[in-house]
Amino acid sequence: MQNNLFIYNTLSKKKEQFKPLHPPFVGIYVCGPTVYSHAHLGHARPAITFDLLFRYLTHLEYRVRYVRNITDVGHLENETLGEGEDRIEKKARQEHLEPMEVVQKYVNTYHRNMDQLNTLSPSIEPRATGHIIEQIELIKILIKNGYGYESNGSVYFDILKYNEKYKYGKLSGRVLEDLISNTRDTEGKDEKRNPFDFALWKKASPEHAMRWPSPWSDGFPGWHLECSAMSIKYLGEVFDIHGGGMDLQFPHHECEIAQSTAALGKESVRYWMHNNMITINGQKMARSLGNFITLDQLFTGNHPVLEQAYSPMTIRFFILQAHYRSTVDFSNEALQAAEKGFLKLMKGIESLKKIKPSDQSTFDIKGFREKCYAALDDDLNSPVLLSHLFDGVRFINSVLDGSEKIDASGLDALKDLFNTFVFDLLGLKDETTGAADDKLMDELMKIIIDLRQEAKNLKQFEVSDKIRKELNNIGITLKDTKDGVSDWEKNPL
RNA sequence: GGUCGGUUAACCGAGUGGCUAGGUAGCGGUCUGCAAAACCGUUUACGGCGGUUCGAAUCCGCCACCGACCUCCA
Repeated sequence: MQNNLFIYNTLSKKKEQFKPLHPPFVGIYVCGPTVYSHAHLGHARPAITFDLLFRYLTHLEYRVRYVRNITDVGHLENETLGEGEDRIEKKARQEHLEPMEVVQKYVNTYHRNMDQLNTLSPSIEPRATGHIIEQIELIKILIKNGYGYESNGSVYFDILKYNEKYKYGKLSGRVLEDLISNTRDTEGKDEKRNPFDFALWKKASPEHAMRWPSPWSDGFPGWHLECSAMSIKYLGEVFDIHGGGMDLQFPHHECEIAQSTAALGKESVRYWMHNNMITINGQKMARSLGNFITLDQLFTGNHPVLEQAYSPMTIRFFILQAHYRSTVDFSNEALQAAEKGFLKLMKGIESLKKIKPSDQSTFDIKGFREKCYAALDDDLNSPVLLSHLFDGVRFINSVLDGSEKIDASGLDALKDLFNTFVFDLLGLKDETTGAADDKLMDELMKIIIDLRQEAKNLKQFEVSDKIRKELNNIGITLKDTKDGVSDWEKNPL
């Protein structure tokens, strides 16, 4: 169980070699969605980033437990101020649904979209509402340790107390004194001792539907608490990797660190990984800017900023073509380029089947393998991996052109490498409908191609060109080859 | 205002102190009856100004701009 994987740890701001705490086991916790509306483009990024990590660690023969939560309670509209309505409760009220109906509806679409993007299911997908007891127990510990205090039926985390012994803000580079001095309104307008204290438990107002009994009040848990409680439950007090979007660094992950550290007396997470954000035409994606795109809209093209539909694999390829710690900008131009590049990659792999091995090889298969692994080992550098794979595609095409050669064992190895890296690790898949598997279609095309060949032999090019043009109109491309035998393929949608 | 990250050729997007990233688009060529595909070649790349260095797009400083989160204001 050896690895050469380096990952960028947000905590140290450096690439560090990944050494699991208890090999061969690896524990990963990733912040999942709050299920109060459709999954959007922003959800695709962490899902694909950590899917790649999950696939790679599994490929390295680790036994990976990948936990990704579903937030179905406690995420308020204005989390920092601890004000505003619970997002799910609000949606339920607007749509006249039970909160759990809202949750079910959007969990379902989230799962469907994640399947479309070909992300593997996490090992465990725990929900906050399923772990109320664990959260209450964690609050009790925090109160006992002196870091939680009750106020009018709610319980808050005492940031100042925590900061005396530990350092609040180390993940996001914030200094508590600065945060406080930047806040002018510290008057006792609410139940907190300090405006940066965050809720562990909120007392529910009489009309609030989502409520559970607790020693302090009928209420509901604070947003940050679920991740601490569930990661401890399923991955242990100390675990390997915690992932999520960069936007969650502050305050969410900072609060998680504070809770877990205060409860356990030690650091819980060894490697923090954060994926960067997505922009659309250079702007951040926001409902107010009118460029908020759900995954369903993207896959159907049903949105004003979209010139066409983009397939799930086009999106996956596009996201993988950028490094996960860079922002990635969505535009029609960029997506169309990605679509073509992705098809080129798929066609190249398909072409592998046509290669006839020679008795010699002009390809350095060992060097190729090493470069591919080195790319992933370098903080999951998928764009560099893809650039190597495209070099491989050019080689494949050159073999078919006769300018390069590969022997039988090299060919097997090359096929194996493409399978491993493209399908198993990058998680891409061929989306073209299986034209070659359709017997009847094959027979029909053979007849048409034969007839066209006869026309060509008689130099009746108007006829042969017409056949080719008409076929192209219904989505079939004919390709004439040197030896006179025409090939055909279905056009991608 | 605070913290962090970024500014690379037509577009997207990697990267290293000196060696062609890659994809898409354009241009020229090979092949072809013509196409398509493929292959080969190609287009003022590294925000600005200083500094370190034999040598910097890559390190340091300053400036400009962009983004994220937070704050403020609405």
